[in-house]
Amino acid sequence: MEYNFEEIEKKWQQYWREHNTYKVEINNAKPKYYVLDMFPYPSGAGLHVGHPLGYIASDIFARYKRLKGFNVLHPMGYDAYGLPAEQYAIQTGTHPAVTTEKNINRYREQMDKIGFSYDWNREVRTSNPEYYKWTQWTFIQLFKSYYDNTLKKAAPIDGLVRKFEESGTEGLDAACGKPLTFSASEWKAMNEKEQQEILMNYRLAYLADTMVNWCPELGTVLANDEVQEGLSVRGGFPVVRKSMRQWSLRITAYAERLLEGLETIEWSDSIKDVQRNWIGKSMGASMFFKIDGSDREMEIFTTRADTLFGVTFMVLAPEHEMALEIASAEQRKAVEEYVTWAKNRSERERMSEVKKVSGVFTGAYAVNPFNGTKIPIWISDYVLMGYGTGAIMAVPAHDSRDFAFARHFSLPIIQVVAKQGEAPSDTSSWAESFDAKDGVMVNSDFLTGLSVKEAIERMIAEIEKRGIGKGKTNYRLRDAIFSRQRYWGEPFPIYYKDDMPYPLDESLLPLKLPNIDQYKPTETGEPPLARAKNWVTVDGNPLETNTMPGFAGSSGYYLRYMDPHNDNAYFSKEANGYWQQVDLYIGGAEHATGHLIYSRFWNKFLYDIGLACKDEPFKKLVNQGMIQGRTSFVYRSRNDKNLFVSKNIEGRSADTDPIRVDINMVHNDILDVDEFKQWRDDFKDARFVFEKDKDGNDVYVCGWEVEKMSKSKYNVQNPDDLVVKYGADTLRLYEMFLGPLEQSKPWDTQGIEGSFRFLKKFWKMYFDKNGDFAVSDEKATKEELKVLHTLIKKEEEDIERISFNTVVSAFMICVNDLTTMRCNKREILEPLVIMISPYAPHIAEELWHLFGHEDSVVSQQFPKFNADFIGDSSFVYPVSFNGKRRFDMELPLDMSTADIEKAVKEAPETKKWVGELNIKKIIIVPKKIINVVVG
RNA sequence: GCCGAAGUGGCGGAAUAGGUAGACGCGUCGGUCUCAAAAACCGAUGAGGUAAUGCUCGUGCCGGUUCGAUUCCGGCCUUCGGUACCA
Repeated sequence: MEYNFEEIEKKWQQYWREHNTYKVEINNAKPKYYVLDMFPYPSGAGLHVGHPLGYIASDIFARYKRLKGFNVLHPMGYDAYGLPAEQYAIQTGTHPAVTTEKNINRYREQMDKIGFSYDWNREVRTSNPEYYKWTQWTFIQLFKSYYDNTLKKAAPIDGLVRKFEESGTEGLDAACGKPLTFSASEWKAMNEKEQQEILMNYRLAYLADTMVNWCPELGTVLANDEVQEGLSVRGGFPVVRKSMRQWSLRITAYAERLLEGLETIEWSDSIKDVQRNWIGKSMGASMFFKIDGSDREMEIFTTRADTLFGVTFMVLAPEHEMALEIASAEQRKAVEEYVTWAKNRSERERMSEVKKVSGVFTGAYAVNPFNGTKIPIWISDYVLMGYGTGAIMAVPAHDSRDFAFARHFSLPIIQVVAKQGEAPSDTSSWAESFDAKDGVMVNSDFLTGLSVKEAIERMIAEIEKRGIGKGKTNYRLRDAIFSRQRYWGEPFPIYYKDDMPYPLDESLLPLKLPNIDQYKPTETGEPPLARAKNWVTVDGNPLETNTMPGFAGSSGYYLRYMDPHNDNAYFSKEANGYWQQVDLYIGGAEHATGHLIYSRFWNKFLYDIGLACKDEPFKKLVNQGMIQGRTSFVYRSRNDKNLFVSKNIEGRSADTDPIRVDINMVHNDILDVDEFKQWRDDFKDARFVFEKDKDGNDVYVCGWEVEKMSKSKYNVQNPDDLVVKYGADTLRLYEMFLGPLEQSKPWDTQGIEGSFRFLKKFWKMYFDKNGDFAVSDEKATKEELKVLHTLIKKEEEDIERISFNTVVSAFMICVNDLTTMRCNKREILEPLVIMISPYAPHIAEELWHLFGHEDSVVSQQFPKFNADFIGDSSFVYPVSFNGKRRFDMELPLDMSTADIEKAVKEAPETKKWVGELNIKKIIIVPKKIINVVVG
């Protein structure tokens, strides 16, 4: 019987569907394992071969864990809210739900063909009301909570209200927008609106005027991780900074815990580093400088308190509230002009001109509290309002940005740190500042002679002693802006009364997304939801017209899978107690500063309010690499637009330009010239300069390059085509065989033949010459058992460390060996079916049933490894002399070191090679090598 | 600039704890079968040298540790990814 993958795969996919083979329930008798893929946004383009890579890996792992006796939760769903469907809606009027539904169906169809073992009963879609009910519910909980820095966790805002009533802000340490101080009686004297405004300063979901990334083209604000190099990640449109009243999540309250949590999870060092940098913890001091001739003070933040005697000027950010206030009369106009100019620059302009120094003197001076020096205060946009206090003390000798500024405006530069063992030098001859934190203090009064590290500590202590500041930790992490001026997202469960936001009663959830007739913002610039009719509560209070961002729905979806149909709770205590957290999470590294941080925050909050039983959502994370395209090129003559020169023609590169061609017209780097001529109109008169292949035929050879897989580069490989041609099992095997999961690698369709051949060979082992299923019940030989158990060991070890490519190799070796031995014994071939089932589930299921079994291979046990079968009684050691000359020596494995030494000394080869030289020592590495050192 | 990852045949890659570098696959070359082709199977395949070999060189470059280094250490180079006036 031929290996008819088409028939086999159809048959078993249907069987699995009909038998609900992958449905999973809580089973306290079994240990659980939770394997999760990052759910996809269903785009219109469908899947290319890069997308299923991670899904195949997680599927293999899930299937393997099932065979190992685990109760495996392996769900899938869709991140269904997103910009492309909305933009399509604006252009065509098609409701985003319709587009999304269509795309989801296409995704599902493609995924089903690959034979995944998802429990589709647990599917979630972020745009379903049954799902987003809980997104909205979580938002309300965030709104009703604040972060208690003393307890280091979230707490109910009601408790804060009681605290204010009793003692005001006295002794309060809570995360907030800006520090406030008031007494209990002051609190009680406030009206409702004033109190609400105060509380807003503490809520974990809060409304505030914030500088946001505004994208005029998209008509919406964007979070920091949705902006790259001043352009929107989606669409690539310019982004400007703008102050707007927006919802934010106080993720900064969790900065320290997000940092600490990284120590407890099994993620790669590189992704942990990305998150550490994004959180950007820096320890230093905040301190106040008096302003000369005024009773005002300016607060600055510095990590280099040690350099205080090297301060020669101060800088305020242009947006700093003091910027205009302190300007002297004669400088006032210049300051105003500068501030206006700085405000109107787009984010991109600002970035592209990073190296250009600009700024203006305010005319005011600050006083150095340690030596009384008057220090000019400047304004410059190299100081950012969003970090620290928006004001700095500038030490040009030891900070490269301050240095550039000082040089540009001819400000003095004072050295206060010198390299170990070097005398201070004349700063006017310096080409750059000395930023390093290793050195000795000079010119610094009581700090002189100390190391930088010591000086920082000493200075902070001194600052605190004098009451002019204190040690402080700053984080680069910003609060997450949570509103979007879009239609296709979760509505906020918020209404307004007296202009203040209030949460809807939880019984009113979900607050469903209303239908509207147009999807673009209103003429007055309000969000699309402002077009909705009756977008008010029953009392007529207006509802929030913003919607939530993409990351809202994806921040807690992994929890919902545990109990997806629960209408009374996000998930039950029982379900969460059983499934706990994701054991293995597979997905792209591009979410490092977005989804993977928001989810951790979301989860920590749910943990704080007693809902989630684990503090971290994803125990182990694996980032699959990108599959890049292998683009093919033809070379067009510059002089003759219709002439194409084959790659290896001499002198070709001098006067041709490479042009991308569709990889489907290129086989083995040989161009199908007829297809090429028909491909595009401007190529229909193409002529070619061919080269000769080995048989002397004229061929056109294409060049190639590795690039990102994309439609516009004509290098997209569609998985469906491969499934049709080779079957899903071959595709699965080949995607894994391509290389290490975490590594980016180019797609090469040619190599898939190897995996296909392997499966055909594998299949053949089970059939005789006549094509009948034929396995013998004869006892397996020692050799055959050795081959089998070597594979069991390899597969177990390598799967656990997510090294699937080497397992596939091991399968190939195993099948080659068994084929050579003409092994057709049940004792070997039956376990093999179980072992290959995670990788090639269809063929495994077919063979399993041919063995006469009624049940699915899915419910089997992974074969037990037995070391006795591979443990030889002897081992062949290479014996080398000074690492050079060598001979092989077969010795029993249980031989003692002393006996091995003796045997080596007495070997005739040793006598021959060593001659009259002395043996200095003999190094024995068990099962590896014996090294004889002579001299 | 800073942080991270990686550099091994014609190509993808292997070497899991410092121990015979190049497993496995693709491609290429040669062969078997066939009227022929496909499929399948067998053999060769890092470079150089040799009648032949357990010979010489060889894991980005330079140096170090070691009997022995793709692996560890120091210094460079290149590529990719992240991030960027973060004080």
